[in-house]
Amino acid sequence: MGKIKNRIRRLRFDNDEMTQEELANRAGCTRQTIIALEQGKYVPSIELAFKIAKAFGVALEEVFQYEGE
Amino acid sequence: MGKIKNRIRRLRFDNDEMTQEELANRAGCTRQTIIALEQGKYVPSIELAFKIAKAFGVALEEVFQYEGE
DNA sequence: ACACTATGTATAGTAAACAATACATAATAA
DNA sequence: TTATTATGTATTGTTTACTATACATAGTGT
Repeated sequence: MGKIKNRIRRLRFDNDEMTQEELANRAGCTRQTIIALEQGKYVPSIELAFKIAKAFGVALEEVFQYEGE
Repeated sequence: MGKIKNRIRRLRFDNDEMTQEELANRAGCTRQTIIALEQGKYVPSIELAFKIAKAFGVALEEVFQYEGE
């Protein structure tokens, strides 16, 4: 099965070391969700994925990549 | 709140009138899921979204669009 | 020593994606 | 008529994304 990778942690630090809480606020989710996503504990809904990309001002595929089988 | 729109129905017909079942097979989901997505009954996981885009040979954002608030 | 900030852990509950199955129906074809 | 194909509906059950809350801890500054 394919996997979903994300570059959230990297993008946070590239964006002036944005904190998890700040990102959560911008994306409209909780800090716990950001933590879990960075740790690969689960994969976001497509809606949250779009919001996170928007929070960084980049396209969804610059944050999330699909590794096909 | 934002909404997620999809162009699955359009893309199916643009792709030689690909059937819902054929798309489901290519995307690795059930026909019911495709039906529900086309009817806007729910929004796909990001993983399924990537698979559907791949089934059409296009980028995720050509199938799914986020309408921010 | 005390406060504050950023990150992490643990747990319980809710909502929704998705599968699986069965059945209905209109269109087309033999 | 009978069979097949494509779409749709209805229902049940499982998994998991996500929230909410509380607590732990290392770092930094006063």
